[in-house]
Amino acid sequence: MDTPQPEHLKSAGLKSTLPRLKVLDLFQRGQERHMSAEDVYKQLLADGESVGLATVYRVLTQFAQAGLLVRHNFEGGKSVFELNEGTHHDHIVCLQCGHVEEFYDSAIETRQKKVVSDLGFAIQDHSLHIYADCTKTKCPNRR
Amino acid sequence: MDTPQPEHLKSAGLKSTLPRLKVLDLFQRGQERHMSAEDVYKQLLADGESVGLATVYRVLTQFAQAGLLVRHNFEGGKSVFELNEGTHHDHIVCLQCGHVEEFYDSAIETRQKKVVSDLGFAIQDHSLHIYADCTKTKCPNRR
DNA sequence: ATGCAAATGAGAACGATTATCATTTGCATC
DNA sequence: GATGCAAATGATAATCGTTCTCATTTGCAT
Ligand SMILES: [Mn+2]
Ligand SMILES: [Mn+2]
Ligand SMILES: [Zn+2]
Ligand SMILES: [Zn+2]
Repeated sequence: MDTPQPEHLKSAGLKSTLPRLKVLDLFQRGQERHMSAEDVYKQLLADGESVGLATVYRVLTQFAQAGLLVRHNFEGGKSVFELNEGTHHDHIVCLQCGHVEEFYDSAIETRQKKVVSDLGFAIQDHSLHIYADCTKTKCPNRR
Repeated sequence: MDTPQPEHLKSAGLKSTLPRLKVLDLFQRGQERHMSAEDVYKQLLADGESVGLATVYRVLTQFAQAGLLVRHNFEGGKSVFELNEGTHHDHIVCLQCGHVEEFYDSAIETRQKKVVSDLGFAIQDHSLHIYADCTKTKCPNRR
């Protein structure tokens, strides 16, 4: 573990425990940006930093509630988490390789608010997931 | 059951069986537009048209693959299906009452394509789910 | 160092969905 | 209309992601 930052936990009203520090550190190291509970569990194991799976689930949920992480539900039935850096963005998921690309487009965001308020709703949240095939070299499975 | 239409099944390469006709008819009657497997199962039971739950799951998946239905994964962990009427639309889900409202906005659609192709992806599909609170009278739980 | 509420971890339980497999059905052929 | 057979069904078991339970451990204030 590199640089544990208990301040983040304390300020979120969560007491600074070893499992929480390990999970937070894993996201802060940033090797993988979007991770499922299983991803986190296995990565910690691989790093020799074992934490119970139930605890991983609990901690991820707490972190999401505390605003340290953001939870996403892509296709595939498992929740995926990422560090919350304060700025909203949406996601493109490559159907070939699973790679996740982030983007933000203010025209889309603005338009969403308008459309929804015109329909008489007060928007709380939204998820925009685009499923696509990479055409750039970044995709290992590209044609 | 009102007016079974085996043609739809045949043209989809699915043979016309009683359970399939019952499920298709339920969607075509249109009482509820967006239904989960459990919704379908229970509604058929209530109509005195019992079909095994496993069959409901199988048939819904087959219909979605055949393009008769569209599958959505809203928050809540269960798949929801609706009749495929050929025209794409997105969804607003009321956080208070669960009511689902549909909308289509060509500005959003166009912008999505542009953003994604600029990033070097070939867009295949997308899901835009907006979570909101009703402010109109249509919401039974409204403030 | 002590005490204790809060957190952890192993495993059971759960809800949604899929797989298994013996029985039934649609439907083509006679 | 009867026959045959591959395909479909339905009861149930199994699977998967996630949450719950509860005995044990830990952070931290005293
Ligand atoms: Mn992201
Ligand atoms: Mn719809
Ligand atoms: Zn790719
Ligand atoms: Zn509502």
